[in-house]
Amino acid sequence: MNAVEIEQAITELAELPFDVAEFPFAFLESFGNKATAIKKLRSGTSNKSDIDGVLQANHIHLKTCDAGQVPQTLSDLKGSKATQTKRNKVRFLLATDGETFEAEDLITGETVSCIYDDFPNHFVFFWPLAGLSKTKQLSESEFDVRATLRLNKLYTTLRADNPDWEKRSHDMNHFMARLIFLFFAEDTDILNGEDLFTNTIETLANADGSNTHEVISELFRAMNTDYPDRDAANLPRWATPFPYVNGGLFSGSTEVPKFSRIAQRYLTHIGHLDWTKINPDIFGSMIQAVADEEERSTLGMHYTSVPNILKVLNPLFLDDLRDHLDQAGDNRQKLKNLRTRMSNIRVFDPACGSGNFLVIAYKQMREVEFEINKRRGEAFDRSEISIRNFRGIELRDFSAEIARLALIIAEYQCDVTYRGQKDALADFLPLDRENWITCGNALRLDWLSICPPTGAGVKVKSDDLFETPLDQAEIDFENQGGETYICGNPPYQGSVNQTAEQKEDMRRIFAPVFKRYKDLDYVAAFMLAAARYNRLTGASSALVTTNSIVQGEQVAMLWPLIFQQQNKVSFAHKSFLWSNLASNQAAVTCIIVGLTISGGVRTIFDGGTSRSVEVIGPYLIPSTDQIVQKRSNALHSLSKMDYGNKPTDGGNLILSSVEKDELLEQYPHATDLLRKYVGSQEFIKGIHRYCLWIEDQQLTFALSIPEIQARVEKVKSLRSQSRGTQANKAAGSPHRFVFTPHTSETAIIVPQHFSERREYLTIGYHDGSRVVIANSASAIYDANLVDFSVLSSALHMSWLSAIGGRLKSDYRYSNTLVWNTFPVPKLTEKNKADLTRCAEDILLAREAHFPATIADLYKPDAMPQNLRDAHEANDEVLERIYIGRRFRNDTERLEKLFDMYTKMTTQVPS
DNA sequence: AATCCGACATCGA
DNA sequence: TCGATGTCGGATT
Repeated sequence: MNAVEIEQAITELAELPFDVAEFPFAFLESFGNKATAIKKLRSGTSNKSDIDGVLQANHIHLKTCDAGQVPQTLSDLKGSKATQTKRNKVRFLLATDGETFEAEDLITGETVSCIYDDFPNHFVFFWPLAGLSKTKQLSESEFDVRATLRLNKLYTTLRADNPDWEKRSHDMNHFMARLIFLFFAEDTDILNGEDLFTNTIETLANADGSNTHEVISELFRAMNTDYPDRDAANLPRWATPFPYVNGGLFSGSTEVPKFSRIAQRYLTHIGHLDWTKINPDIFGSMIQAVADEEERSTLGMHYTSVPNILKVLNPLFLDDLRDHLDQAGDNRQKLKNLRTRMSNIRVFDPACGSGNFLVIAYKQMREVEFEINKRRGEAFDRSEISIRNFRGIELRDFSAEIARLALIIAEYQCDVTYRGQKDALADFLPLDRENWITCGNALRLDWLSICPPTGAGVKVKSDDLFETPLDQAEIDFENQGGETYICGNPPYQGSVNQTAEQKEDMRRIFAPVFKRYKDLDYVAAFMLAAARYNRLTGASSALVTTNSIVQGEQVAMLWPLIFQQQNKVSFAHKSFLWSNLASNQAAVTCIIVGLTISGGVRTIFDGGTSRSVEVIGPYLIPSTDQIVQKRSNALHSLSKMDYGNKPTDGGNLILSSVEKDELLEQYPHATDLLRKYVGSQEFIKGIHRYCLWIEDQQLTFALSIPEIQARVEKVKSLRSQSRGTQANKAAGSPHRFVFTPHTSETAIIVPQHFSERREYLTIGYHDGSRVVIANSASAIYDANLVDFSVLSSALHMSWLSAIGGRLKSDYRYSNTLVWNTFPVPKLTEKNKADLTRCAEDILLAREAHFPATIADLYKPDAMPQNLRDAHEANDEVLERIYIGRRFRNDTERLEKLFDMYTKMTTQVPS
């Protein structure tokens, strides 16, 4: 069962008369339990309750009771032996008498206590029963979740009932936005009379929905007719209580999709929710799920949580406003100046989605303004902060509609909170005619005309911003002297996964200024566009982006361009995990980068801490904005590191330990065709795998073994069907790895990915075993132990950590980017001998713990003392070679390494 | 010829 | 179901 179905089921359950005996089973059935599971509970075979209730292991212990016994029953449940039995894993307790309803979540400690009829309002509380995960955010937004789910039902029904609207998704979206406005308006006295809209429908529309569209259409017409024109408009009497709203929302077609009986029921069903509880920032982000097939199952997948939005907005400008508020104290003039300043601040989100950044920014500013007005004794004054200064661009039509609505609702709610409902109502209608949310592709629209620059001296030609600007609106200067702040969470997409259209967007932004842009993430285009806008207008920006634009190879592609635009990093949040409402969390690690062309203190935020620095570099480290370029030859004179062997075989050339044994049992001679195959995981976790390693002269023999022949055939067909040209070419020799086949007697294996929790690189030394190193690792063939010593050092780890790429936040090792760029001083023969001995000691220390895996040995909290000592000794020797003593910390290590890197790369060749 | 990446992918507890 | 932690092969240079 999905969330929509659960909501429906428990709503229906609550509407039925309460049945003491049946309720527990009906309740569990609503959450998706199968009939067989219910049957087993009923018969008692799976009911573990010891107090005559129902206990479903892993889930819930619930009991119905006589009137007035709920608190006692809940405490009985809590104290019962069965609840306390660990094996039963009870998460929820629930007691009800049909009057009141009480429940407790034993994991989070949350409780619910409400009248029985209201329990469906807490259905998110029980989501884990249906295998859906609930977040704190989600449980605090029950209304928004329910409203979204119900709108979803209505939307899909209307789509199904109106196939002729298939191609008119904009009209459908606009219609939904109008409905949402009406639901909100009728519950907030914006419409005169409680539930005016829903009641009108219920009174006038036929039960089968046959004329619903006509009724609604007339209402729309009323709301689009200003009072002077009303008499002429010939409105039916029942439509006249509906006020003039317009503001673009009700202008245009009044056509309404047709309603079936079911759609009609859903409509009134939604109307009966209490829409005063709507939370525009949260609702907006969830509701995209209504119109978006892909997001339907995820409910706000790309939703940015409020704390994360504040991580952007506070350092960008809100903190500064609050500082000025503090400084102003009770000085009336200063307070007024601040208010005037705020009225000229423009907030612009070029990928605004449903507008949650804009809504939060607006709400926060209203809070500051209210404090000003309170201190000036003008608490009930009309706000000087206009929602027209909150501008956005959004690609998806439905989101764009909702963004606008969300701002309108936020404005009303702030007015109610700060000025009282009477004043809020007086100023609310009609809505502003203009729409400040533009629906379109932000990378092809001219930001300068959508959010015109501010300040008297600015004269801009839009061609500077994009290669081919679209129609540029006349630039107005109404916001003269004001500030503009760009914020948002634009879409990320790695180069491999970009759509054709996204690639074209990238080309337009980057091609005019830079050739090697194709490996950049899509979000980089927004960064550059923002940087340009900042340069041209003096604005500042802060965007949430994937962390990959401040790591690895992308740094050298993007950041010179940002610097060219005279932008500097004003503040940054280091990597944090994305969190959203979906149960399958988007696997992405984010950063926030603030850009500005102005000076000032820079701040680096990391988790809960922050520090002020003078410069923030593109790797989000302080002190240096040096960029490290990847290189194909090394800066040092240690051994060469190569990429591992790439099979491109669909797994067909690879054998597990078991498969190998089976093969050899039947064909003992095949042992000549097999080698040990070691990638990152095999090495780190001590897994044994093997690969077919067939020399050309062995081919006839190899193919005589049916098992091998089948595998080789599969490789051939897979490679020829591949989209990769290299794979196609290698289809001709399917018995071989696709390229760089290489083995040697001794080799160092360097996993390309490994856990962020390691204190040292988890590398290995293979001696005399002719292993095949996979492309999940890099390799130094015919290696020596000096290489091993350097790779094992804390110094090398800090270099990797600072400039290397990452997968999530785990380390990603690259020969070109990390090994070849690593600065090493000239090593004497004695140095080499010392380092070799240190490397041997590390290997010996590991060996002492045989058969522990590398994963075991390098667990940060369980690293054996002798291994730690061996690494310490290695660091001691190596660091003395660098500066004659140990480094004090990583900051000092990086300072030295970057210093050396700069010197070694700027030497003029003679 | 050789990678560097992944609004990820895939384990096993 | 969710923490933990690194596959695999394509598009790009």
